Amino acid sequence: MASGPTGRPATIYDVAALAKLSIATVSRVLQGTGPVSAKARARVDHAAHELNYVPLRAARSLAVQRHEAHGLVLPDLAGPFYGDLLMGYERWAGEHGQSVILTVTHGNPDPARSLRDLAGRVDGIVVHGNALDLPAVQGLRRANVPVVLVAHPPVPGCDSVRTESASSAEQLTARLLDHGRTRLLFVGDPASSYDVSERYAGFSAALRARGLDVPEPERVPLTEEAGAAFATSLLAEADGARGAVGAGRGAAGGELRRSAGTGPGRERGAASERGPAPERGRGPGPDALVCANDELALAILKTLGEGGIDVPDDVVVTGWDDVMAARYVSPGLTTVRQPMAELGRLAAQRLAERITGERTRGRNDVLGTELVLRGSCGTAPGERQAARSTG
Amino acid sequence: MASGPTGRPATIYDVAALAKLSIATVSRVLQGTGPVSAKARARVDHAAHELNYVPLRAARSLAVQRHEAHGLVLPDLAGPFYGDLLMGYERWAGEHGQSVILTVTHGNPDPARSLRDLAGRVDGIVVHGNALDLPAVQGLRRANVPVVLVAHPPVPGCDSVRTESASSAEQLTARLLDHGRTRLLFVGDPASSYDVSERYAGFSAALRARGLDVPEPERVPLTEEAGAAFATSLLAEADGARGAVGAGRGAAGGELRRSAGTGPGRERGAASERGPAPERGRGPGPDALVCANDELALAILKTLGEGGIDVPDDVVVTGWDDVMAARYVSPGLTTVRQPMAELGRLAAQRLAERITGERTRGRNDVLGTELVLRGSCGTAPGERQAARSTG
DNA sequence: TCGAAAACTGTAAGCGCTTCCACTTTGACC
DNA sequence: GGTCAAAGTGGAAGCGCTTACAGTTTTCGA
Repeated sequence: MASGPTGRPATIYDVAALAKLSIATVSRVLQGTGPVSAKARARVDHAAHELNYVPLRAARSLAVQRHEAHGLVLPDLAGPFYGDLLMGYERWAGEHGQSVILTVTHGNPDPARSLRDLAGRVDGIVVHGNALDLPAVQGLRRANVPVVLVAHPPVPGCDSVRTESASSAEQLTARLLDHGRTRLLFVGDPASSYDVSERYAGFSAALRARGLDVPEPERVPLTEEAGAAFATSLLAEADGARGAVGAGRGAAGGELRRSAGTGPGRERGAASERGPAPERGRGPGPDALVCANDELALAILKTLGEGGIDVPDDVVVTGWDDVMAARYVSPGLTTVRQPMAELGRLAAQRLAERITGERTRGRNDVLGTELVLRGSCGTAPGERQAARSTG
Repeated sequence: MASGPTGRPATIYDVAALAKLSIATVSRVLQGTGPVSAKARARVDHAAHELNYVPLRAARSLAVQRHEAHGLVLPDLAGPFYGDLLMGYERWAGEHGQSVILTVTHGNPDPARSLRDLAGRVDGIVVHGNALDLPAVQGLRRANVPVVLVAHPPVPGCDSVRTESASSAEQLTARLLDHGRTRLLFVGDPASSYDVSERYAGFSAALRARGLDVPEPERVPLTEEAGAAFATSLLAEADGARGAVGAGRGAAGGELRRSAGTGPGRERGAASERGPAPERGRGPGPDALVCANDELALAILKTLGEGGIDVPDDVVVTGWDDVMAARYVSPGLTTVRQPMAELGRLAAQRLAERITGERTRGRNDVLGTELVLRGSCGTAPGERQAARSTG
């Protein structure tokens, strides 16, 4: 209500009129620019307060040719990572007087339109690698919009920030090998994101370093459902193999070893009704599952446990992300923690540098991750080890 | 690079010049307003594409006196709820051509400044109850900014949306009483948010309905650390009481009953070194802990388990929110699920209604929650029950 | 007390877009 | 072929703010 004289929001003219000063002086007071007398300042402050004056940012943006806002394009907001990323980003932005305009692409009816709209509102855009395809990013660059990529391989003309994946995955895998595991499987589709492909690359590298064959990844989505389904198929194969050895299903990865008398292991009749198992080579079943994320790993952990498979005795399982549940399940889930808030913070900073032009050379930062060892990988829980890498 | 002639981004004038048309026509083509010949349309589209033209939203906002953007003020982004809320919000906004500008207050160096800045960029603001105090909200209203409150008691002049809490908490509590629990405790500080105070109110109502005394809530923060500390203090009291009955500490809530031989229960010497236990009345320890959120409940569940207390046999524990970990711990955590995405969606919709003026009467919506029964409360897991309530 | 410099204030010209209004062209119909 | 309405187009006036520039006042040293 009590805003401008007409009921419409107060403008700088209203404030100037009430303060009996020019709009130039009002602007100077409000922005703290230029010399103003104490008296003028007081009158303006009073008038502005009286009128509940809120400066219209659009007018300022137009005049100063700057938005003082960053765009952030994320694929999604599920899981804790994006929230943490956003949090780190927002914090930095808030401290530096930048607004954050968020766009989520997954499920967006018209991402191109949203992106164009966003580009018209901000000084630069941070794009998560899973959110947009390369042409869209290049379109932004063509329109001269500063772009910082997150979790995306470097692209000329854009800065990028990401977390180290390959070498942590290699370390993790090496550790499993050290502890005597021989039949490792990578669970999760490397095509689903750059990060995952890096994790698979690290997994592969560790195996190759010992002259071992690198199995094809289990190309399943990175969801709990997919994890449960996959684990169920493993159980089914184990049962199938036990019931009728060499039953002739090409899908057989061989039976899981199941330690006698461990776990419930009853009422598993339903298992064989599940969908077909993924194609795998013959031979004994896996004794280690390196999962692309924690959702997958947790679902597998749980499903195997319910099926009477002991983790870590029969099979070890590892995840990625260190979600909260990872430390509450038992055995605790061995996983890799990524500094998501720091990643967000850094992305914001890099974008700001580009916007102000204080840096013109491209930068591609890589943040280190932390291996979090818990019971699910069979090594001493509580142990923890930093897997640093620099950018 | 290839934008406007000068290297600066292309404007509508550049497009008009290239298309050999007036800016009025360009605008009409781009906005799809007014009659335009097919030929003109084609020329404009071509020119705009050629120049990588991105309309400057600030200019449009200034001209049309509308931002087509919503502000969203959240306290934080920790935990899954805010992410889900934001997701529901963003989805709705994306579908309706509204941008979302996010502001996080917790840790913000100057919330008032951020809020004012936000108000100047958007057509209306959604505020989470934990993010801002009432005066700040009223300040927005005075400046004529449409406001929708989330998880906040109704305020005149604002719409509000929230989830039902009191009656679900009452149902949950009643269920524990039905199953023979007699020494219930509410864990979590009702002062920390409106929602929590409602949960305590429901808890109290259930007890009063049976003529039972209502214990003071355990006023601890809603964090894992606080949960662990609280559980540790319970364990310490149990040990203290067993070691030296009536040791004279006013803090004693009485010992927990500990079922013989259950769980590890060794190496608990450290427990007595922890901080002082909260003040509680004498008598036997609690046999049911109704926690204000899942973080608290999970930490308690785990700490008690490590201390040799059996959940649910010795003590039942319930949470609130149904975070992912709740379904992976064992026993599974009984909790209450809130439709966060739906809440976000509804908030966005209510705000839009206010902005367009299609509704002028205030609305205060309450969304129903769902009681999720799992092992930690001692009743049959897998059971689930809707606790609906209407707004 | 005077003059120059510093401090302060106001005028006015944009920033890039939308949209009212007036004008020109086109096309349908008699 | 002429008339009139509809379709298409352009000119120009803002939207609310910042900021160069110019004008006015104050300050301060001589």
